[in-house]
Amino acid sequence: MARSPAPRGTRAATLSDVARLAGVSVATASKALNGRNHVHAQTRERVLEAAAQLSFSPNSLARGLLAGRTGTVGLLTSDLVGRFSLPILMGAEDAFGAGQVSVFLCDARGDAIRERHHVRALLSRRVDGLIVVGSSTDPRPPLADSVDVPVVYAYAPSEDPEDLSIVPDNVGAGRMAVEHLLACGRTRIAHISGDRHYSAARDRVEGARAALEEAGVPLVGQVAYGTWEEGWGRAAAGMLLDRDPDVDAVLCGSDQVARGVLDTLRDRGRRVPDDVAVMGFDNWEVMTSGARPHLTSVDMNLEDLGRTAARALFESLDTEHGKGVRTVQCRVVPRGSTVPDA
Amino acid sequence: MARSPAPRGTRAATLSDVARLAGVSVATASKALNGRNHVHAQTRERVLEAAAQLSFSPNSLARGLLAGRTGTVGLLTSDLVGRFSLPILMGAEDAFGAGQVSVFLCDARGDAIRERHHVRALLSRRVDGLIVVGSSTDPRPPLADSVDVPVVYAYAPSEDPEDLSIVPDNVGAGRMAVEHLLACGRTRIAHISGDRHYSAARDRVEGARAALEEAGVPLVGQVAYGTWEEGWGRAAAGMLLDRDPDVDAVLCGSDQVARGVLDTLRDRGRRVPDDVAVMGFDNWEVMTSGARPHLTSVDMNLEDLGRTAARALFESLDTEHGKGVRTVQCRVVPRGSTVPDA
DNA sequence: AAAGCGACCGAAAACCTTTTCGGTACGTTC
DNA sequence: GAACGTACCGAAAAGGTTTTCGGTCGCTTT
Repeated sequence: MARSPAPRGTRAATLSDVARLAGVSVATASKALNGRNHVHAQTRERVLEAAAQLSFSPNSLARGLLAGRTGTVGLLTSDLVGRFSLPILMGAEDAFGAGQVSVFLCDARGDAIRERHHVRALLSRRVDGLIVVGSSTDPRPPLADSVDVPVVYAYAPSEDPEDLSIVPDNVGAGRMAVEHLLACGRTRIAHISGDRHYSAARDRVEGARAALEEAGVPLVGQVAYGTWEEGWGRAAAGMLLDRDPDVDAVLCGSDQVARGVLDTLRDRGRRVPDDVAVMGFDNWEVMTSGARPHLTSVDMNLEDLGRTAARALFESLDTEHGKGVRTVQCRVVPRGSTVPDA
Repeated sequence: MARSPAPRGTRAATLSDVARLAGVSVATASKALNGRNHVHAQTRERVLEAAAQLSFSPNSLARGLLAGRTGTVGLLTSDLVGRFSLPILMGAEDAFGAGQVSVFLCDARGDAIRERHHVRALLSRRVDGLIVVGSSTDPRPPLADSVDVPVVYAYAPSEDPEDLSIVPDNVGAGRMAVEHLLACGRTRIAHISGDRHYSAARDRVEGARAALEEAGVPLVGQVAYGTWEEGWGRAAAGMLLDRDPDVDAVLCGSDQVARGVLDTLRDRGRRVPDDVAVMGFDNWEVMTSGARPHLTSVDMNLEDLGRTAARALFESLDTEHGKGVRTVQCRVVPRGSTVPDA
């Protein structure tokens, strides 16, 4: 616990201090510390030593002021409580982190006023770019302010097709899910979806339908839309079993819905996966691993999405800014609810 | 969609630009925009107009460089995926947000090297302070680097008693939980806790014990330690019912454990809350509202904790830095698993 | 020995804002 | 008419870093 050689209140060491201690000019000190040439090796050594002794840390503000680039980006999210922003944020931090970029986090909480306020503040801090993370995959209006730095929309695409958006491939996810169930030998597949007002729900349905059609396998019953909650899963599963007792697989709109479905199946004495296979979307660990048996799910690769967004932003700094909506692939994570021994 | 009056590549307007357009000096422009006096009302008007026309946004870097304060703080978390950092972060953002403070978010992912790296970067950016959020309530080592700005530890206290830490009152939480169960008329209370290696688990047990002793009510069986997962809850509940079939309340170490306990109770035909009351800790919405019936839980008031940490940091900027461990009160949120009609 | 060259170093400008202090102009008072 | 006060405005410095360009010194070449 080596505490404070630089006690509170002591002004942080500046480059001048280092230069003075090393007996050189600030210019030389700067060059020495930044590894530029035209500095004698021995001089460089002296400077480095002086810097270490003063625990010199260059002032990024001054540097940014001069360079016109700050090495910061703003991450504007709409709901932090939601579990989608987080992995994206992690991925973005990951992609940036290796380099010299720091992330300003702002939560607008779905409030347009607050959003503008945050955008203003971020621009005032001269961020090099912005990532806007939506709370659902439904398109959202673009930023109200005119912004002279690149912006990437993540998870929720911008309504403006001129903007660049990175979103999960929900259609592909639906398709993958059905393909997995078919690969497990299921042929009487039902789909209990989530909230029909969300494009995520509709897209997954679309993908699932397409895969079923291609395989020539009919869907059992109608797609059931409801909410994203466990209660809906329980209720919908009850109705499904009454109507189509010979169903052998249930694709669920989310892991939560799947948990509800599992509960009802258990109550009704159906064995999973022997009698009925069940799978969900989102691959939310606490849901999948708490389930009996562990729940097969489609992972949205959100960290990957975050990384992609961050990289897209980075590219926009130098080259021309891209536009349009790009999708990130999902992946099936098989567990005991579809595969007996998993 | 009023886009880009300031197209990409155009240098952002500076105060000189505004001054030139308004026909005044930069000094006057600055005073006008910052509402200082000694500026003629009419002149001020001209400046404001010019600023609006150029959509001028003052450069926080230059301002911070001069003022010695940046209006930024670093929020260093150990695991972003964990659900504890988030509400704290929200609370902190909340407390800061009203003012002029922006938050740098860094995730060290439990890696000391990465943590140092982030601390360095943050100091280089001249943050005014740091909040360090731990991933469990167990004490953590203080920051390795010597830091000349105030630091507040949140959720996980620092091992160094000279540091200032803000943590949830887990002992109080345990006490409150038992008091709630007693108030519900329960007298045969068992406690299925979580992972004994976590001080959160032990503290809650301690509080629960104290409350039971004060009421003169004995605990049914021994405190059962295990993991934080649903599976443990299911298993432990099975053993409990075999050993003490006449139990009328189960206090669980977490909401996840409680979910498992509820499952087993249901499998064994016990009605909740009629036969057995169940409650958990953390008040994790997705767990409590998905349960049958909805789960009573103790909320750790993490947003409050975050706000408190932020405020403590703010106070440290001006006045002397506090020290020691401060706790934040928890609160019971009663639902159907303990109260019949809730 | 003079000229030239390479290696290294330092002075100064630039980035943008805020604040201090000196200056101007005008109206007021004796 | 002169001295003074007030209200307003502008020049300049400060904050810390990077980069450019000019300068010095010692060594080599002819």
